[in-house]
Amino acid sequence: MSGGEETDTAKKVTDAALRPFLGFNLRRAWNVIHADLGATLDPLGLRMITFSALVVIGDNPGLSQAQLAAALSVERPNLVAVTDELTRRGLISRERVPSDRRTYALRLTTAGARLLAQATEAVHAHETSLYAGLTGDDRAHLLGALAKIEATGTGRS
Amino acid sequence: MSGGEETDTAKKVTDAALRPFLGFNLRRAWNVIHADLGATLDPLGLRMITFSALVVIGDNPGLSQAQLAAALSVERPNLVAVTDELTRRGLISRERVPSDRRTYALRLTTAGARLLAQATEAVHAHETSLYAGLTGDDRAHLLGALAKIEATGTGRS
DNA sequence: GTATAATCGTTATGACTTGTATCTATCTTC
DNA sequence: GAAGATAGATACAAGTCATAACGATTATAC
Repeated sequence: MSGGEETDTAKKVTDAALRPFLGFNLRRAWNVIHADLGATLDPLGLRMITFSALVVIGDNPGLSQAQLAAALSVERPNLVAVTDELTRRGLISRERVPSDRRTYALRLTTAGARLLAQATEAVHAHETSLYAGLTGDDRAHLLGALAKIEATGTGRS
Repeated sequence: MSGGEETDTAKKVTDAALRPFLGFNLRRAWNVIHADLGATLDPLGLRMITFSALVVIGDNPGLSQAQLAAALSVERPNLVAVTDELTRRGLISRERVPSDRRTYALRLTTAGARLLAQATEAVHAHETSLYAGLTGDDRAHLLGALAKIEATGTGRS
């Protein structure tokens, strides 16, 4: 039962058979980034969804929750907890719109803008270190390839 | 309420502000692939985790559940339902190992090997169509970049 | 050789994310 | 004004994933 190759344990068990699948590699890379990005945002009290929300609100002041949900590709109900949390922490303001009293106009507060700036800097620094092995061209190619895959899968040609 | 630019609705609300982040693009691409791959495997009665398990078992006949869990990067408890399901469907066999009666030796059954072949073909066909916009070089670069990111994040140099 | 520690598979459990159905209030359309 | 659509919210279900703990078995220490 030492050097036998009867069944298995001679050769190490690896995921080599899954490596040819691009989807598998994409999942693994995403897992790494997800965990790492989470660790980066955690000290700031943010999650990926709350950070993303701050970014989109900062770029589109006055937007509604439905618009935010669409931009983030999440369902409306799942955004309620996010806006609640951001409001409770004083990072965004929700003002009623006179012309349409169903909707809220979301805007960053001063504290929200400050935190967003900090978080953006932290995320950029983190991405820079995570993509240290890649050249600028590599990153550009990667972005382009990911966008093409997303576009193909989404069906928008 | 038509042409005013007081606050917002003049310019469309998009995720443009998130696009510079590679992590965001990676997540979106992964979401697309995940949904698409799920739809591809569903007719065969497989999920990504069961498909991945079949691939690794087929490549490492006789391995233990702990080895399989390590190769798939999932915790051991989460693999129990997977092996249970595959065993119940007669796709894999679990034989006790005389030299270590704690472990099971996992192997594909004939039916399992047949289904794996079908699924592999389906997944490959699907990946081919999904990556239609990419050249062979693009795919190779993408694979390399993803592997580098994973390696950097995992800490293994 | 026996006591201690470690491992395998398992069960139970909780945290987290995400989607669906439904409700009220409000706006739009006819 | 009535019917339908939309915004936000609530409740709920389903899926993923990690941790703690247990019995059975093996490895290690003394």
